[in-house]
Amino acid sequence: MFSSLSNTVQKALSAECGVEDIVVTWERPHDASHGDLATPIALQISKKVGKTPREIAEMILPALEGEETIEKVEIAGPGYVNIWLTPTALVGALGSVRQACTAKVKRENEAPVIVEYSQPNIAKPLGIHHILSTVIGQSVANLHTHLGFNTISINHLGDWGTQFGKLAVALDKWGDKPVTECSLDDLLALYVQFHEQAESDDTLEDAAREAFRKLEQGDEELRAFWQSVVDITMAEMETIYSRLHVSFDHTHGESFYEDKMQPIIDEGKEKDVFVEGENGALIVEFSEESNMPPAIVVKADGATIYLTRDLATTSYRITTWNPQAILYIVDVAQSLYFQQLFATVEKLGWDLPHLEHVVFGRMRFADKSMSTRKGNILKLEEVLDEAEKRAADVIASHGDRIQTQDPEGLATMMGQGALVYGVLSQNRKMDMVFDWDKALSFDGNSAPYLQYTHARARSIVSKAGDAVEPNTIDALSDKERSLLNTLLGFENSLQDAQTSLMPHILANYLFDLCQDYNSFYNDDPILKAEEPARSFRVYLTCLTADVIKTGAQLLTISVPDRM
RNA sequence: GCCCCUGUAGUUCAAUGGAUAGAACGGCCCCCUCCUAAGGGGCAAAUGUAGGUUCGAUUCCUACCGGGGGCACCA
Repeated sequence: MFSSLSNTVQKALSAECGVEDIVVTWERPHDASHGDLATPIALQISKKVGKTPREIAEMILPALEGEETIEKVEIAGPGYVNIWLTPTALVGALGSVRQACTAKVKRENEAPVIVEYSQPNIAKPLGIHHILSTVIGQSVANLHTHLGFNTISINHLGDWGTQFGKLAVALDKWGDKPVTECSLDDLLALYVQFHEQAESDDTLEDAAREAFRKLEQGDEELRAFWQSVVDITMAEMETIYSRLHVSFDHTHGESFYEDKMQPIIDEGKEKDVFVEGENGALIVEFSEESNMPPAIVVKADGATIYLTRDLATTSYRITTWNPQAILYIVDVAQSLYFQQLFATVEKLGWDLPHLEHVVFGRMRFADKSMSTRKGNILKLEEVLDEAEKRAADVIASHGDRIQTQDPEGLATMMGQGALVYGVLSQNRKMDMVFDWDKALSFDGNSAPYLQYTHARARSIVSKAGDAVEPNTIDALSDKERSLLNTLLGFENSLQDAQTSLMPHILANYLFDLCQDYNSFYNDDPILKAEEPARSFRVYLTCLTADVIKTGAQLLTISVPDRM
């Protein structure tokens, strides 16, 4: 539809003004008084052509009026060309909305897109802040998959380092049961105890380093201990991931890359990318213009560091999957680090895919006391539990009015949805303020609003029986037209969210759609309408429900049929 | 000190350089003999400051002021 109208405008401009190669952009005006489509083209080329915007608009008006899909054209404001399409044209375009609800077939022959997210540390429970990378990453991956990309999702675990030495020492000294019987909380308690004791006992840190060194050298007992800790942590994390509708194609810890770093260190030295720094460490230096300080690749004592592991990781991914892109979903505090990482692989001269640090802001706490309660992190699991509990309370408070047969299932959906939606409805680049009442909001712009709207729409559809796609519609009510235009924007919002890696674009779209639907629902009778309006309205209702369901799922949120 | 991000209603957030800057929460007022009131409608309320770029700036540029983050052996 756009391209045909663009052609018409281009031809008119070429004939009347002699300008070629003009890109005509279309907008869907938010205000219904501006029509279904609008273009600011006359404003944009006014100077180039040497005519006023209104004069230019006048020239393209006749050509547009000749289009059979167009009902009315108007010049408005400073020179906008506003178009009202015929109901037939609008309704005809709805087929594409239905298609957008189905995932595109995976383009197997296309190089994959790798999305790395979540990145928890082993032996520590997931904190509330982990929700950010985890659900932003999952929704970015979901969007890619839905749009036909060959997507590979990876969880990059922090499963290596001196913390295992500390834990081994702590268990040995104070543990009251074998590691295999420990819970994650037990491990955390041991870890905390270690740090408390280490303040007054210097030998502990040394013992921990020694234990980790032995682990690195392959000590069998410590290796088994390490494996148990990994297993215990992963089992608990899997439960939470499952509750969040998060899953990964691959889970590779840093330990996985232990034997893959030396070749890269050698390569870097050979290419003179890695040079010796002041205190004997191996470093990478960057150009003056880049304004970046040097980065350490190997510590002065010969130990590797996160950069070493990330180089190995990047190398492994490139050789294993030959991806078109690698997206690292990591918070903004590591911006400089990622610039250094990317600059380093550039210097190494590797054949690189598109590498992108997909940044998100940091989580702050509205309640100041939470951030100062050191060592006492707010666990993601606790927040999820609280969210479900609050949802259950809300459901209970509705008494007889609830229609669901499964209040527990609904509470689960609403709790998870509310929490996740709070994260995904916001521009990821902004810092996020965690506040219980906001994070677990069930009113207004929230997951339960989407869920309620969906349930409402499904309820209508189930009462209506089969809804057939209408052939001809003579006229549209204001609300029908508005809803229809919003529905037509679905595919665009998916594209925008995927290309910009911004899930909030989709979240905001879904909220808009629900507002339009509820407004329509309030003003226009559906089941009680006369035919053919009844069928058409049921059709719009069904399509709305499909779009909400599809979009919400991409954001990892489930929607109920009844609530 | 240097570098990056960021300042929008009372609060939390939107707005490919476009029309009268949108929502939500909170406040005030309406709407269930009507398809789910977990809803809808209305009112009050905002672009940190000063310049610049242009037909047009919340958006781009400069300075200043405020907030966050980073700056070599933690990840």
